[in-house]
Amino acid sequence: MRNKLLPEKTVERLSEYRRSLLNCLAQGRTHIYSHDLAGIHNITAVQVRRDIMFIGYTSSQRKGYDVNELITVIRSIIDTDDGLNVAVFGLGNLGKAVTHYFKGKRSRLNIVATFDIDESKAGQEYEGVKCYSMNDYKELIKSLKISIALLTVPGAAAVETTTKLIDAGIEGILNFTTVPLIVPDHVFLEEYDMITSLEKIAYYVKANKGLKDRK
Amino acid sequence: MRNKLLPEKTVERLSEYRRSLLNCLAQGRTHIYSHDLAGIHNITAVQVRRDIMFIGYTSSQRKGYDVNELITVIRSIIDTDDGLNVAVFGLGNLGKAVTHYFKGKRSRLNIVATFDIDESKAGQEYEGVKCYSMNDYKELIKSLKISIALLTVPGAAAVETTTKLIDAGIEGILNFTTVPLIVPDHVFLEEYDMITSLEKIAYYVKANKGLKDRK
DNA sequence: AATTTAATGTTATAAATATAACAAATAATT
DNA sequence: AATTATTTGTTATATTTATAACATTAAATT
Repeated sequence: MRNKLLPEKTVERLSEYRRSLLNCLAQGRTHIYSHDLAGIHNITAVQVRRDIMFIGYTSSQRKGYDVNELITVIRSIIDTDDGLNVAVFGLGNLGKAVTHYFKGKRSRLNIVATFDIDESKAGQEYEGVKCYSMNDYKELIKSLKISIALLTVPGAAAVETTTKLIDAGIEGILNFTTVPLIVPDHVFLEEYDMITSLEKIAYYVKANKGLKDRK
Repeated sequence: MRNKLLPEKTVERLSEYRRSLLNCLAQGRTHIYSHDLAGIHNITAVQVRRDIMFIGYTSSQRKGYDVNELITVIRSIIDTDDGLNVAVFGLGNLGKAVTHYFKGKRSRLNIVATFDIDESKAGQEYEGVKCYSMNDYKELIKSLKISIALLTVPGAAAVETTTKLIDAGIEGILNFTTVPLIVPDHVFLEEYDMITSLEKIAYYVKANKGLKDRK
């Protein structure tokens, strides 16, 4: 088949569009213009149209996009038929927040387990998700078909945990730790680094303070 | 003065480099090569050198970069002399996790307050940071000189809260909600969207499953 | 039915970012 | 001291991403 991959930024925006579209749907809206979608996301209408061009969807021109149809197309791009299974590694403060956060959202991404080295947490449930001992990671990743890991362990454990996960066949990692990770090519790694995000804001806020210029 | 702003991606990496450099320092390392730093961050040595070129630092060539000096230069770029004050808006699960997370790190970014609409939380402390009623946001943002907001309120309150914050003079917002925000030009907004990050991973994991290609 | 209008779809261009190529510099070696 | 090896600093090129320009389409209007 050799489907050409979409640009990374387009994939990100599609995920964002879908959420807005679901909102529109909930409000009973059946059609939406590119400039409306653009307004919601603070980008240009051209950007929206270009993204939608990439996924090959065409509207019944002039009435805007059919909300329902567009959602369906985006779903076919991002989601798998049976969903992907996700697990949280490290059920500390952050791990709990992340678990809580996800349980609230409807999504094709199912949190099926949490893991912690603290044996006393094993067997307990949090937000309706069972917590397992980190010792059993290997069998459970296989048997529960976990393909994506949310890494919320303490920084000191990040590298070691990652090695284990990759060894067990994990295919994607969302790294919440501030430790830079090295992963093989077939594993998709996404950094989710609060400190960097904040320091970036700090840089531009500082710049703004100094010279009263625009970003 | 009209200092040219650095590329956004460079600012991000500088923040990351600094953390690695602080680690090196802690290990007693005095110099580091571009390719070492690159290895740690899984990027190319050229990228590192180019970033460092942007900030105008030059090493005593051939010995690599002086760790201490480089840290100092990065600090002068990102940090302000007296630091920037940060506050968490919405002390729910996520707000607590974020607060906890930051208190652990040494940084020029000081969490000086948390806010919540729940009056019963007001007056309490969490992680040594005082929680205030959201009613008092206006005076406190001024008196505590809060310039950056970490937005961890529920999605439904995101837009309204943002309006208030901007009105009160906030200069930077790190948006943890999944609600897209519109802010004026002089406010620096950074999206921190877990759902999008995860769905992006899902897309590439799915693509990898289908055709056994490389990303 | 012809015209106007306001939207999309697409090709062309610009800007931002990353990579490559290579000269300059300096420590180590002969 | 000359040579070699290795690393930086910088200019040139490629890739990715965003924007602009404009032809095309279909609803609305005359």
